[in-house]
Amino acid sequence: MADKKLVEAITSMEEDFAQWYTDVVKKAELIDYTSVKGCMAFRPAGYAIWELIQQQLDARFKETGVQNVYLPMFIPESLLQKEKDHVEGFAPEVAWVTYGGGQQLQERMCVRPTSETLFCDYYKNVVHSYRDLPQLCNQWCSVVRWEKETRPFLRSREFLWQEGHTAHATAQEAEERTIQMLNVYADFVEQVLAIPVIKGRKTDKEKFAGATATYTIEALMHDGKALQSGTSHNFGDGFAKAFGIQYTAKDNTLQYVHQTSWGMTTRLIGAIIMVHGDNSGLKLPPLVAPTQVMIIPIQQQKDGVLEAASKLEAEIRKAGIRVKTDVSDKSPGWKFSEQEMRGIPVRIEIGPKDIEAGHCVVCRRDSGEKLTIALEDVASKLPALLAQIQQDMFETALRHREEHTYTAVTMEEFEKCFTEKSGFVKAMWCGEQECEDIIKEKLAVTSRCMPFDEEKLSDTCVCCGKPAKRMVYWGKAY
RNA sequence: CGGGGUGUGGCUCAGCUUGGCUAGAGCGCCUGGUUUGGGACCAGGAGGCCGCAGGUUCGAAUCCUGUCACCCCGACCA
Repeated sequence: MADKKLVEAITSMEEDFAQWYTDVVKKAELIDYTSVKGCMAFRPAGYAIWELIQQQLDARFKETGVQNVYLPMFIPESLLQKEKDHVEGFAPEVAWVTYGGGQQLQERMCVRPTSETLFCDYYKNVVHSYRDLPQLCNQWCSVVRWEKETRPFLRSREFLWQEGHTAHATAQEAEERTIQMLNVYADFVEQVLAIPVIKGRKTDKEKFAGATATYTIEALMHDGKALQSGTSHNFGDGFAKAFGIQYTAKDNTLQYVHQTSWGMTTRLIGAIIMVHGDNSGLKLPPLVAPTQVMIIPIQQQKDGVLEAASKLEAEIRKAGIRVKTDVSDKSPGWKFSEQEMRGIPVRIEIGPKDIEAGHCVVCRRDSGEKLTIALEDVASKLPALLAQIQQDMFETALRHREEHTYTAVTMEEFEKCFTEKSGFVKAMWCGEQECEDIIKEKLAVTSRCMPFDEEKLSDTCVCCGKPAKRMVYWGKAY
């Protein structure tokens, strides 16, 4: 009976993964559609996750010396056009503002799709001496890219993100910062979001418009598709030359700065859904769960039940845990399903029988495991339990990725991997874009990255058979 | 932008093929009561000019034309 209702509420992921995803997003009340095509309303439950991501990521940035700033949301066309590769990459998907105050503008402006050009414009003005370097800035904002097809969190026309932009005296420093931030991202995604990632470098075909090198963290979703979860770019001195960002070095020579940028977006919320979620709904890692523990009173109209729940809630809150009690007049069964749908990591059931026995029932969202714990021990035991859930969720996701990562030496094996299974496929590559094109054409598969942890699987390219240069993770991407 | 699909109370849909009285159902919502350890039950109630604009007709949710929006699958992207 209960199962039947659940199936009606959320399409099972085996039946239709895309529909399952949409159902979870809606049923967990993370977002709502709006009258603006491709732009979504973040509901409280969804925005609260983003706030937790922001807080914890921001703290990590600051530990590395980064400061927050805010730059305009409009970019004059002339500014956008200064760096050739960059404008070619973004021009097709920008939105233009041509009117202001009822008059046509002298020069049209785009709504920022990313802010490299504005940061360059800014650094040009504030960097004069080697003493002004490095510049380590980040901004939290939204950007607009006029996507043709949109999906909640994964691809929307306006999305929230952070973009870090740094300027350095030397190429080496810039490269070090690029890698440093990639490591910050990888650590954050694994530790806080409990999502294992592959760190590596993008091929030239896949790198960012205007970058000399793009590094990425790639995660595997439950349906076997890959999701680029964060990128860090080294720009070398290309933008500096296009924008004239120069400083006087110690030896009194004029030098160009070397720049980086790095970003992560609300797409991460999509990753959380698709990595951890199940057919009962969302499953939030405790560190990004706006509510970590939901207390559900049973027979709450009976004397003493709400009082006991309230006392327990106070004790748990004192232990530094985000806790709520569901005192609505829904039935307990309803509340259980609701808590599961919303991904709350721990549920506590407390009713007359428990109170009499001096304990309560603690249920884990990740495993479904039920524990009976003495009331006076709950608050002190929960932090460790939440940490265990966080750890176990990471392990489960890691196991899933390992079980869906394959190795191919020949093209036949490679094709078989993508036609019969889904996941990451490790294979050798000659380094030529032609082979990437052929593979994409044939299988709709792209190179995800050249991992830092490289293995030598064979001597020849999986596609053309010529001598191989790199090992590449391949996959179907979101 | 190519292919496919859908627009009818808040949600999911039926009705359309073969035009005809006052447009239906389930869920949700509101009120009262009984309930409460895995989506409770009874009774009553509110809520829709059928996406929009034309056309055909005595008469259109239903037929025709146009248009808009959304969803799914591709190409592009975080």
